[in-house]
Amino acid sequence: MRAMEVEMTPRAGRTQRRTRIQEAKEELILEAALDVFSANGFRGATVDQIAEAAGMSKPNVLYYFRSKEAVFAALVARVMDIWLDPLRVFDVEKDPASEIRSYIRRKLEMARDFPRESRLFANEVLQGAPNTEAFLKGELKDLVDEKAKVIRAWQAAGKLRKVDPYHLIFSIWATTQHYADFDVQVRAVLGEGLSGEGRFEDAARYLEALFINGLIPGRDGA
Amino acid sequence: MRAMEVEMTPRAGRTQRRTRIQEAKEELILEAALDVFSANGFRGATVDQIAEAAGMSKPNVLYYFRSKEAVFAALVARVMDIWLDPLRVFDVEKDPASEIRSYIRRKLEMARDFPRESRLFANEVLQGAPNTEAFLKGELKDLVDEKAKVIRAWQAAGKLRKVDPYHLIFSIWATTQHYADFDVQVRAVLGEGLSGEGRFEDAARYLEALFINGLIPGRDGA
DNA sequence: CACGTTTTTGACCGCTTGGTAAACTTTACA
DNA sequence: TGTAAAGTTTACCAAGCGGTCAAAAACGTG
Repeated sequence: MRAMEVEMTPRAGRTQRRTRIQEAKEELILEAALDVFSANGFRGATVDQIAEAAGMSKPNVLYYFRSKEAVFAALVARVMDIWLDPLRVFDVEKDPASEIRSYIRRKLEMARDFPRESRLFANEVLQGAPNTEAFLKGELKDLVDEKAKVIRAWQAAGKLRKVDPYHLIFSIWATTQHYADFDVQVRAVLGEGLSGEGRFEDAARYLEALFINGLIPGRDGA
Repeated sequence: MRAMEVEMTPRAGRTQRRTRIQEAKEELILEAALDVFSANGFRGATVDQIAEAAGMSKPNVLYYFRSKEAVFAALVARVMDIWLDPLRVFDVEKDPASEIRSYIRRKLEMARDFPRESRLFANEVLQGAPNTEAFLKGELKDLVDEKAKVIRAWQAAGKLRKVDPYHLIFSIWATTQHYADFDVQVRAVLGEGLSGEGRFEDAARYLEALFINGLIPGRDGA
């Protein structure tokens, strides 16, 4: 039997740590891949496009990642993390009105500042989440279940209207991510008259009004 | 100069009307294409897949449509029409609460009954709306502008909170279409415990509560 | 500067894809 | 029933694709 020459490939699963250069190059590739995948979807993106966007040749990309799928998987894994982050802060002890308000703000900021990440995720889910099912049913579901309890506690304390907590969360996701995922449509309908910053502030003001009035019991009760 | 044999191809732009058979076959192809495109996106779909789903050979599909793009364009054009429909009914004379309520219902029903159409549209917009820009900036924008006036009239009459009409419409689109476009995610988070019908009713109840409480001034005023 | 290792690339392979050519089959109708 | 048009298919092509290979370039270290 031969000795295994497989280990020649650096990315084939070394125990040894990655060097600075490797980490930098992988970062470069993932950044380029985010551009290409979010703009064209998985099937629409080509390794050549990623390579060109990263300023290197195609085989060089495949030197750091075993396949196109591996690039995508690595990218999705990284994006999922940022994606979950804002939801984690939801805190029972605090005031639901301000918590919801700042959650909307945060998500809206992310739609503005990281539209490619949002679109990548949208694309993935739209195609049936072939790379993400485990994440959705695991980490994501667990976190949402936990936050649903927080919402129910607020409701039990009379601080929040008694609506379904899950659909509440869905509606915040939907409305905020809409501005990243459907950006072209939003621009087309609003016209080019308003700057990005103006659109952002209008959206924030509207969504806060909708959710606060919609969810927080007023003097007239639920 | 030769006479033009181009006209041999039936779909090349006859003045004469399409026959029953042609219409039926085109319908068959578009139905199959809706399946394939909505599940895989434009680049992810192949003419062969469409042909197989339509029960015919690839060249036969290309006999009725000049190219893959032509199939897609025809499909998008048709879907746009259904898509716009629910918004048209918005009526100044009627009560905003019931109008908004029934608009949400209608859009939610469409997300449930025509998820493929919704996903096709989402896919298209997500990719930058290469086939749809004219529609978005034309027909769609015009209709939304018109309905924004209706909303402003309601607001002037004190029947509706004074929020941005455009973002109001966006938020209804976003929340309702979310259930078609992000179906996998919704299912993953909610778990398989609930039937489709149950999910639908929960979503409808929640969204009505959110939008009615959020938009209609209560006894405590705006 | 010599030499083993890591990184990079041009050339290439096999497969899939959108689309075409041409022949065969069915249909419409005189 | 004969025949021209419409409809359908098999075979095929050229281009684009993901991925491999082997050799060259760059790098680190004695």
